[in-house]
Amino acid sequence: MEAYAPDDPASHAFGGRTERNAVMFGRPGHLYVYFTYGMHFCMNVVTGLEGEGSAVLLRAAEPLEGIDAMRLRRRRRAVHELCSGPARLCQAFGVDRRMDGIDLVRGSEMWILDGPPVPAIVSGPRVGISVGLDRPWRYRVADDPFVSRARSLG
DNA sequence: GTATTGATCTTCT
DNA sequence: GAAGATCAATACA
Repeated sequence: MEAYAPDDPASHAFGGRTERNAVMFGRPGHLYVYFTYGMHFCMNVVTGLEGEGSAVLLRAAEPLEGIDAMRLRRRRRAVHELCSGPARLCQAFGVDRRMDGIDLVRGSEMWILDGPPVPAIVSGPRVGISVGLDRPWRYRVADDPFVSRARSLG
């Protein structure tokens, strides 16, 4: 996952509220889905208070259930290729713009559950952006095979 | 094995 | 009109 703050030039919330990122300025615990590169969806969880504009980008996950369904949607067999990327994650979960702005706390289509604590977290530079590179706000589980690897660095 | 580029559309300037 | 929080296939060594 990666963190994005309102004063972060790489954030969609940077530069003010727009129709697209309105969800980021809404209440926390909601899902912000956006479409990019003409073919990919990415999903964020709003973390900031109402009007703040903070969110975290979900880049990867470890599939625990519904793996067969994910395989059908993704047309990939390897489990670690189902959710190891922001757009892959959305594809595997079947997330698209219909899910934009849903409530992840009380939602019916998708929601967040408590999970076991992860053993270790490492941070590093974020991926796929050209500004705000000085903020190492990419966090991931150490040595986790379910995260996407950057092209040149891990 | 790594490096490069094509695909494809929404949003903001 | 241009750029983008990307992925996967191709090209080359």
